[in-house]
Amino acid sequence: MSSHVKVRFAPSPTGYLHIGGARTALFNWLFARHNKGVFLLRIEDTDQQRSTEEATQAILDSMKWLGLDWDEGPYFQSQRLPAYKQYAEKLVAEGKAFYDTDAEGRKAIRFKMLDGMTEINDLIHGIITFDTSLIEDFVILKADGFPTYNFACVVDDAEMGITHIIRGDDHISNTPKQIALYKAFGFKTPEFAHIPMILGEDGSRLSKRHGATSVTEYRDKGYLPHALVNFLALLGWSPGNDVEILSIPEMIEKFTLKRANKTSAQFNNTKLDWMNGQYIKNTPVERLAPETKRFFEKAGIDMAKIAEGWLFDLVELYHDRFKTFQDFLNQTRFFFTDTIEYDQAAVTKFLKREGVGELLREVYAAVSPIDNFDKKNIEDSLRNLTEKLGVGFSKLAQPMRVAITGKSVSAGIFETMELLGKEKTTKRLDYAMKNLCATSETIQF
RNA sequence: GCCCCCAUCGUCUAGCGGCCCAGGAUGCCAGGUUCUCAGCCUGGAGACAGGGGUUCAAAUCCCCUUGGGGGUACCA
Repeated sequence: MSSHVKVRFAPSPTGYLHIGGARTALFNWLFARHNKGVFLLRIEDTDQQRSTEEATQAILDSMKWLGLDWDEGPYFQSQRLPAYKQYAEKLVAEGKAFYDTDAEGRKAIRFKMLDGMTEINDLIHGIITFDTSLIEDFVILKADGFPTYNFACVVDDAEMGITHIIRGDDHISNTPKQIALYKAFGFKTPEFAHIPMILGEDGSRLSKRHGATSVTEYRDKGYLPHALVNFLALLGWSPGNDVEILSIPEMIEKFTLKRANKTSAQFNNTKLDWMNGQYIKNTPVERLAPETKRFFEKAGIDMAKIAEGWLFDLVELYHDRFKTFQDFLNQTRFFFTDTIEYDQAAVTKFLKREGVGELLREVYAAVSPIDNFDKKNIEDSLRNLTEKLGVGFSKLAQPMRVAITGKSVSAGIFETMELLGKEKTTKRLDYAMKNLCATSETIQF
């Protein structure tokens, strides 16, 4: 591979950066970094109706969040109008393009498509042949003075010295038009690599109805950027061994277009969740804690009075248990509120049973005298209690869990009680035995 | 309609003529660890779309069919 590789990511700012675009950006970025080349960003805002400032900003933010830094740009096509006009008029002067007026009276410049066979040697598809007699003369400069996609793209890629065009394979059929333009200008044609598209979970084209499709949504749901990058990298590319979790430097080192495949891939949230969970497990608590704090705060939890050490313990306790920060918050919400929500099914199953009220009374009695309310002391007193009562610990655990957390599922009960603190713990036990447990009328048989 | 691309477990993939009665991951199922769940460990079910060729030999090469995707705009 030549040492002066230059690639670009050229999104149009008509919406947020979706995961298909992010994957295209990622492949370009990896290719550039692997080859010690240049990665540039170009905003293709030639559709005056649909392009927005917000979309541009969202795309830039997403790129930064993913860590896809660019070496040049962002360039904006809307700021290069004179150049396109000049190039278009040059073609007219040479007889390769012509002014054309449509039915509505709009005057545009149309490129004269020559008949013949065009071959492209795609880096991942091999040779693809087109009969250009099937392609009609197409507009290169619109009535509003803006260039069309195919035209601006060629002018820019040529002027900016792009050596490899890595883009979605939905652009394959644009390629013969672009090659015709390169030839008309006498520009050197770059290499093309058309990567497969990413489909929704049902195999159809990705759209809003597939749920989260933008990288900002994944960020907001509490995914780690590296996990998303890792997941995206493995959609259409594989390092060739059985390794699935790989660091950015490893990805850069191993990335080649030869190992990119041509089959479109369906996005799979379940696997992304697994991967994010792996990243969370592999991220030290010291790094996770600040992220947690930020995420919880954004979600409306008052973190100001939360001690740093306590937060560390919480993250530690849930380290292997949560897949995203949103998931983390859902699991731990009961720590942060005074009144908790009870899972009715759990209440019915574990609290509305004969003797449970008395059981919780015993638990309350065993636990309330503990001065140093830590895991060790709590466990000791509860183990003693089960011994005294002659029951297995599992007899106690679930009713306590429901009374304290509101749910039948949680992290270890001793650790949970310690982190929750004596006051909240005893308060909830008291509340549960008085209000939620079975009375003689509500006992289920 | 016409043109183009694609086709291995549900999903992501390894495989680039013999190493494959197809490997890994995820998900699923079962067992183990255990206060629940998650995690972790062990095991299991699960695919070369179909049909023709080529070859001593095909998941791998060729053709057809079928299926999916893309294009056919003064959208990108």
